[in-house]
Amino acid sequence: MAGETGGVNQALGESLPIIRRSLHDEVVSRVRDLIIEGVLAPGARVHEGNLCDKLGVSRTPLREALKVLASEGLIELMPNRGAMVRRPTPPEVLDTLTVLGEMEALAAKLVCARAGDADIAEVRAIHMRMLDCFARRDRLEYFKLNQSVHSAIVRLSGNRVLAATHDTLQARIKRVRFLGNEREENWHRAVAEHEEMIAALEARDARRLGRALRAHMENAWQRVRDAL
Amino acid sequence: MAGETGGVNQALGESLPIIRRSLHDEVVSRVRDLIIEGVLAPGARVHEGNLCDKLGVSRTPLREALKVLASEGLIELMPNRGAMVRRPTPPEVLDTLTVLGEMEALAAKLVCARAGDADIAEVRAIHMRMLDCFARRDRLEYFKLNQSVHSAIVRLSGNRVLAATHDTLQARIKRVRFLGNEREENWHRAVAEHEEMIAALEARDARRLGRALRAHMENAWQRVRDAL
DNA sequence: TTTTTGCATTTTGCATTAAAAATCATTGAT
DNA sequence: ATCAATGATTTTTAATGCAAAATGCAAAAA
Repeated sequence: MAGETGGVNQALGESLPIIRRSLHDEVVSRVRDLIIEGVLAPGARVHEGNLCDKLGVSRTPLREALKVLASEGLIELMPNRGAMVRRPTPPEVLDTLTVLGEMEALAAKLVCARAGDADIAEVRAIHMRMLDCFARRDRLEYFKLNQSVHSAIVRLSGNRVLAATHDTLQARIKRVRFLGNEREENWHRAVAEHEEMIAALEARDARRLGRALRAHMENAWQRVRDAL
Repeated sequence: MAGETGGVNQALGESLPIIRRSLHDEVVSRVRDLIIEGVLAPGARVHEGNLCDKLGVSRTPLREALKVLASEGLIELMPNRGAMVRRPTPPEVLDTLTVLGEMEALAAKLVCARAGDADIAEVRAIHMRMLDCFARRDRLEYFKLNQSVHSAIVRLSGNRVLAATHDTLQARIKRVRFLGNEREENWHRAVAEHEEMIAALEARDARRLGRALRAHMENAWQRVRDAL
């Protein structure tokens, strides 16, 4: 039986373990996106009944999803009083940025040691697309590509735990950071910092890249702090 | 009614916001402990019905708890096929140790800058108790205090995000690390490394402490790798 | 004897429902 | 008029029930 399945899979090109996501898993993704996109704003109360209707699922899978999102730090659960979209406090944002900066600095060390030319070219490509959005003043798309650059660097480190932890932390303050880039001068500086990052990456200079990433995070804090 | 409660709380010494943890929250803690203590061994299948009986709760809160534990990385959920206690792969253990080392190194920087004498004395106290357990060859208690030292250092950094993330990551490989300390010579070396850590901490030498912590993690990998 | 196919049992996934808790509004007392 | 208390409504929590899927076993065919 296992043999037959293997044969079929090979015939189909090795993919397809037949992806069957469970409902609660689907709901986690959907609600997470709603929060990150800002449809569910920070501080907003999350009403079980409403969301269930909106998503077309019953309350059990939704409740399971809310528990997971709470453990990711995106939602705050108040026992017997429902759920709220978490609004990170300023100290928490600072703490998160500090940790993110350190993780990316670690990633820098690993990437410079092991990434191939193709990998680095890939990051550069994202960067170029980002510059394009900057030129067109497409803030939303710019922002998404910006986050992609950071995620890509961390992913190329080859350390999956690092990548997963980084992305979870990044998601928590995504919303706040988006708001932080509103001022034109801030935006300008952020782009310049990214230029430096890419240059350091292409030079495979781990120390320089680490410095750039840490600095980028510190500056992100400056940009974000008055948006709080 | 609220007034009366407040009065009682004050009379009892300011604690007790009337701790009413929801059931699923309680279940998360209990099951997490069962995994970390090794009662639920890595690779073991987690049967909903059995656990429900054992814990005396119905399936709904248990299922919610399993989702949370899965997002913490302690449990693996196989859709329609139940849950398993996650057995970290060797690369995952290495990756986790790498990240933990870096986080503790970051903590070192922060701690040396801001911790008071009392704080450091507290860590030293845990360390001394740990040495005592080492002398008595009380492996379990030694191990718990060992983890406490690391958690304390990270907590004293004052960065709550760092502390929380660190502890979650630490929990994932707690079991494996416990097994790694079985060989007497390994145990000996680990104790020596802790001595160095404490010395560096008391000297408030952040670089030295960072080096010690990273080295400690690398050595932990050596100790653990053949236990896999 | 080995493999395969169909059936029975077990187990999970989700919805519904019942119970507990909180919020809100109204009423009565000071 | 204000505040507290009580009851009604809403909302969350947790248990139960039902349907779908997987596992294991046995019987039949190669």
